[in-house]
Amino acid sequence: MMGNGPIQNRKRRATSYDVARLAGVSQSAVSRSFKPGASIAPETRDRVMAAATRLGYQPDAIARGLITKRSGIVAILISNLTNLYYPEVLAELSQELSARDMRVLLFSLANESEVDRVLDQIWRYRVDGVISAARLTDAQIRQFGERGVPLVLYNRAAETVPCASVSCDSAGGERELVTRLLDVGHARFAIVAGPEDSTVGEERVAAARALLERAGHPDVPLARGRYSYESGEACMRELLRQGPAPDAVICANDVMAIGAMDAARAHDLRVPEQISIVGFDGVAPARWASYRLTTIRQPVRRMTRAAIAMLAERIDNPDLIAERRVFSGELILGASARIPAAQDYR
Amino acid sequence: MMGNGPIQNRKRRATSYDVARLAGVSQSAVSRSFKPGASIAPETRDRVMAAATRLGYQPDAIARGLITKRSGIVAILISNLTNLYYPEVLAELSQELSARDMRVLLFSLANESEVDRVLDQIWRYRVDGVISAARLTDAQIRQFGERGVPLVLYNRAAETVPCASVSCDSAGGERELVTRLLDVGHARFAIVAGPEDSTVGEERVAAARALLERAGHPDVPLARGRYSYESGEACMRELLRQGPAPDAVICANDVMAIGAMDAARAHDLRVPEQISIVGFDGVAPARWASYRLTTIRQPVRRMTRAAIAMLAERIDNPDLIAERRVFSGELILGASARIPAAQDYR
DNA sequence: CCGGATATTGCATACGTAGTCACAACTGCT
DNA sequence: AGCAGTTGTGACTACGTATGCAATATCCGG
Repeated sequence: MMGNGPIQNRKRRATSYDVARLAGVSQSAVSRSFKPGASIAPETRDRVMAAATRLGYQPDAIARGLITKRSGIVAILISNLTNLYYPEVLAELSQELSARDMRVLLFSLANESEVDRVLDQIWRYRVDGVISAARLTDAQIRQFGERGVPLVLYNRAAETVPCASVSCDSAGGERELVTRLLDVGHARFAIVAGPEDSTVGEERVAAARALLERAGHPDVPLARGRYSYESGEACMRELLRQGPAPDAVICANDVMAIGAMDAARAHDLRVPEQISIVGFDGVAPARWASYRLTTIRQPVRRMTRAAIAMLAERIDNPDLIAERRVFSGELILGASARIPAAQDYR
Repeated sequence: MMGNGPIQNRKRRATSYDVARLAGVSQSAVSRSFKPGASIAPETRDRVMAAATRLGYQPDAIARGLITKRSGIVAILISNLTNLYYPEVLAELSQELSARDMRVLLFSLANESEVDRVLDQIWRYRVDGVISAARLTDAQIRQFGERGVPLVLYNRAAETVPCASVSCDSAGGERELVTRLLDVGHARFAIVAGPEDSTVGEERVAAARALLERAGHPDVPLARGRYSYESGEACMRELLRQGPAPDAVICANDVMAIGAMDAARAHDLRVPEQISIVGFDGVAPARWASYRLTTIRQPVRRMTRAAIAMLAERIDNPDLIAERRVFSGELILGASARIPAAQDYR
């Protein structure tokens, strides 16, 4: 017996013609065999599939994309992957896209200036759609419209251009945190902000400031970090150096809050007895026993699913109107702030 | 004046023919204008480029790939992105590939059974090469050889099939840690291992055990985690429940070590005075002030660069012989173990 | 047994680019 | 002026698939 296991030529990959020849049908029949709803006799399909398996044939996605105008690829733009929040988002996006039979072309930006270079690549690869967790200018966003490439913004919204987006309600979450901090009588607030060009960061800070001002705390000291642990530490040290120790520190993200906690403890401040520290995001390390950070958790799973659902809709129907979906964050009562647990706010 | 800014048809994207017509040249000339070393007159190229800019034309990578047999895409396989170590690796790989003008097609696996599905996608997309930080069977690795797709394994090596790989010397690093722990007189060891199917994890554990055995510690208690913080905590609790508290715990990765530290502290054990805890990897949180983990840092940057260099070589020359590059880890003296700082080992 | 409806099939072509080849236009030289 | 060599150009085709269209095979009721 000669056996009929897989045969494949090491040099050239099998094409639909090779399969057609082996199965004794036309190339069209092979193509149709691989297309779900196509008009093909069951036994023909079986013969084709057997031949295909034998040759290790898979339809070439590149060639297919050329004719169908669909690459099956979604580009994901992420500013800096070391942010600790993004890997989680990326993992979810990747899972969900994979489940929908789409591939992920990943672009991680070291800095903003790379965006245009990356966009060029995106046009070249004819991606079916883009999810961007990186900052885009309005002009850049407009290009997507002009080129007919569906775009969904993740955790940022376009300012003047209408564009689909999902985000977490920064202002609402921040207000919830600050309200509670105020209610328990915190008096000396301080803020650890993100970089000025971070949309969500500024939203969070603005919301906190507005509420504090209304409550009689006009000039809250503020230090700016770059979302990293080290910068959180540095900000806290700076705040401690500049004046009397605050008794409540509002940080623009969890990782900086963690850095701030460590810095506060290094200054022999007990958290939360002497100083309350709150963050934003709800990343995994915030739950670690050494921190147990009080924070707002972004509903990452729901947000990523929403983003992909919106993108898929727009791939099927490119002229769909822009829509913004904003999810509420969930207050996580950790042990890093003196916030009473069970109480009724509305 | 009508202006000569970008003109683009919202419906159809411009092709090289459109550009050719506008520039008054042939399609070939357009193609050559975009190919670096091609034979084209400078002024022709300028005319073409002007027309291209005007139409917003970019060569279509899909169509180009069909003819050149190069997609410019490298697939990256990663088992679980939530591992905290991988995002760093991914970020580095992504940066470096982008610098070499290659795109990243990301596949993140929720579980091993997905590998075959993912490989199918890889064949379909004609990726130029693959870097895998996920576990592959020998049969799967062999397929790469048969199909002529260059493959570089990251932090794992094939068992019976020759295959290019880069990794960090697990055994060597682990031996360095254990040697030092022994030298200072630690006596009651325990191990927090990774899952049994983790190659590097088992290497680390085996190396530690072998050395301990030779030093007169034959049956070191062992608990198995899944590389997560929670599992590290759970393992430590289990070890503490099972017998007398160990005075040195060797963990298969940093995140579990961190969990173990928190669990030990929850049991009122002082780290490192009463119990030394060491990890492996050198992830960012290991450096946080609450942990300051003593660990072996993997030279991620050098490893990723090496992986990409090896891959690039093999894309240019597919018949290149297999090679394994093993990098030594660097001992990071944190504050989680009673290990003397300056001392001469060889 | 016939007409028409339906299910399959193959042929031919399009997708957008790169590259081969032949040829035209120059160049520098004798 | 004539010739070999160089440079630039356009016509044409291949890449591997999907699909419209026409042709064929099959089926059904009358």
